Amino acid sequence: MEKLYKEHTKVFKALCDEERLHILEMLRNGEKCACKLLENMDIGQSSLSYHMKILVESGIVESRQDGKWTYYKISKQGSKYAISLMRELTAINNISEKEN
Amino acid sequence: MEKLYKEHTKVFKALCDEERLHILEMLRNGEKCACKLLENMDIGQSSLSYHMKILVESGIVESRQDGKWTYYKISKQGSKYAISLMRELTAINNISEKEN
DNA sequence: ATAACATATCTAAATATTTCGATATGAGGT
DNA sequence: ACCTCATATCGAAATATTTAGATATGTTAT
Repeated sequence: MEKLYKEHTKVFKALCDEERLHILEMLRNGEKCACKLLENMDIGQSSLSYHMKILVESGIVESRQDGKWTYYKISKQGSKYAISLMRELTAINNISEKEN
Repeated sequence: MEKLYKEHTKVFKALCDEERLHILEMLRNGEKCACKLLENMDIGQSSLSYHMKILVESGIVESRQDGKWTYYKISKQGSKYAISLMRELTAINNISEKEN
């Protein structure tokens, strides 16, 4: 399997869990610290941490440390990349199609 | 968990498996029947069938029966929806951000 | 009707993801 | 230094996804 495929799945894996979509929805309204996110969810602290790691590693979310708090927000650059990746992977290649 | 979340994860689940990204890449060059896809992959027939079901149910791929063959192609409408969903889920809501 | 073929579905096993509780780390406050 | 708080990491269990082989379905050709 081509090496890029695995890299690409990371971006989409970030979005294929219901809890992570919930987190993302909260972050659409601005930067939040982990404790604030946790308040609005029905999961344990370690689970939230696990999800945040996946979101950050996908590039769609970025984190910032401030003392003992970790703040998270949606990354504009990361989202842009995710959107363009989605566009690219589903784009029909008209040149090859003619040769088919 | 909100009902829409599960619906939304379906779209992204389609894209978070390496084999399915490989299939999608082949389909970018035009409609193909299952047997043709299978030729270029290193998986069994039932596994391909499983992946195609997930891709079709996500809306990103559409299928068409022709005699004993099943042809698959990327759905323009489905891809458009997937892209707009990705855009929506990562869009920063500036109105609420001010109120934060 | 039967045989050959393409694909779908079923079942069980293999593998990956997610969850929880316990513990570790690291920052601030006393 | 010690305590407390916020978050991260670890390990095991629970759950979900993926795979392969066997079988079922439906189509075409004889």
